Amino acid sequence: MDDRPSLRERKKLRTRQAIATAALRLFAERGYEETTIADIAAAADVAPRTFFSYFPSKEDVVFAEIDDRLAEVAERLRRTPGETPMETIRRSIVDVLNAIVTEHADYGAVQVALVLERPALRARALQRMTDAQEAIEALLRDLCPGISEIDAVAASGVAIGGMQAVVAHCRRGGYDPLAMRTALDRAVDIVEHGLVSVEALSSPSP
Amino acid sequence: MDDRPSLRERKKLRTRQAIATAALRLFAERGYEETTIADIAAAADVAPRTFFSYFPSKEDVVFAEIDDRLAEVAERLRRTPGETPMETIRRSIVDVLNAIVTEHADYGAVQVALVLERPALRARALQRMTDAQEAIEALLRDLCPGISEIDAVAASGVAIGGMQAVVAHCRRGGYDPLAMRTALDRAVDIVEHGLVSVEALSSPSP
DNA sequence: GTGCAGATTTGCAATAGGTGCAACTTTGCA
DNA sequence: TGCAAAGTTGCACCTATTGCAAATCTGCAC
Repeated sequence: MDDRPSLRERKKLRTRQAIATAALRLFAERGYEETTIADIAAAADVAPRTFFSYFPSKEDVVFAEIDDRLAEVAERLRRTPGETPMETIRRSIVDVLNAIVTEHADYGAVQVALVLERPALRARALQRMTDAQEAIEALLRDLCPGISEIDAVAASGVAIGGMQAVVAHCRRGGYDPLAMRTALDRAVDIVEHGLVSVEALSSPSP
Repeated sequence: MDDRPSLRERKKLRTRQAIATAALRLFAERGYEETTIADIAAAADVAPRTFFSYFPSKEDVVFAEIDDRLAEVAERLRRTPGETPMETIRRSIVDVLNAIVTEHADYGAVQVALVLERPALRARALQRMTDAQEAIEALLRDLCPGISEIDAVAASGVAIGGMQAVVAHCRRGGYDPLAMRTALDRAVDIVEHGLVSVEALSSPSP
């Protein structure tokens, strides 16, 4: 008796969806700063004031979809089989990146990509990333009760850093599936075995 | 004949300093969002409009000092002796963190620390961090002409991730010099040798 | 020194994000 | 059906940020 949202809930969800969809569409059509809250509200057929009872700020609406998907990933991670923490981390990285890829497939790379160019949104995206980092750290502490704080924090930091790198790389490369896969594998490798595994870093020096 | 700023330059610098100092002081006294541009301008004895000809936004003024110091670090890094890229990376991490520590010593941990709690500022700080990441990546490509894009991007990502982790850790721990040093060493180690060097991650699994 | 050209500062008006509040409407439930 | 809780809306306001043009100041030449 938990899986049947009341009329109220459903309606609320629908409104939220309407706002998010309208916003994303307008952002894609005219651009982020060129779209006002008033525009979004009008397109979603609600009062401008109502926008703020669904999203705390204009920026947040952009991440509505992604957040939903990340929540799923987190859920999946919570139910860890009998794997080692290292495997869990690796899986989480792959999962998150797949979530991002799926996101792109759904909404079209253009929208999200363009949006990520806006400084304000970029900043927000990064904010989300540290939030994710803290989540990973918590997960880690949970999986390895004896781990030291610095180890937990550094491990999650390195993992997130690697992920971010892959995303950045893919953004530049146009999200080619094969290239993304390759980049992902390589990055996970570096995260696992450290910079020493990058030969280029140890030999030449102009 | 490059080290003698004209009257104009000096005055400009003084005004910039006045604005920055006034802003930081007010932020520390009443808090970030409790301080308006008008307040800052009044305290620095300039017109509100003038604020924006020195800093593009309210957020930027917070990072004025830190940016100056990071610029110094970058300058130092450019003149690389005959070390391997790996050593350069390690050195850059240590340098940047030392810059942050110095910053704290100068302006008082309270100000910067409190300021970093504000979501808007946190986001901006992260933005700076990716900017730094791109700088590191460029440096890397410069030092290792043959390095693949993904390697360069992943290596810089991992390095920045580690740094961020240390900063986060120190923030929580109150910036104890000894603890910071320990954390730093450990983090650099993880960055260099990867997560596999964290034993806790490979053994137990609840 | 005097004066001009270019750089700075400033006031004014306007746009837009975001918040508090109180009135109005809809929904859940007895 | 009828009330209380939840959701929606209009309104007034605060503040950041920007464009514009007038008012000042500084560097440099004569």
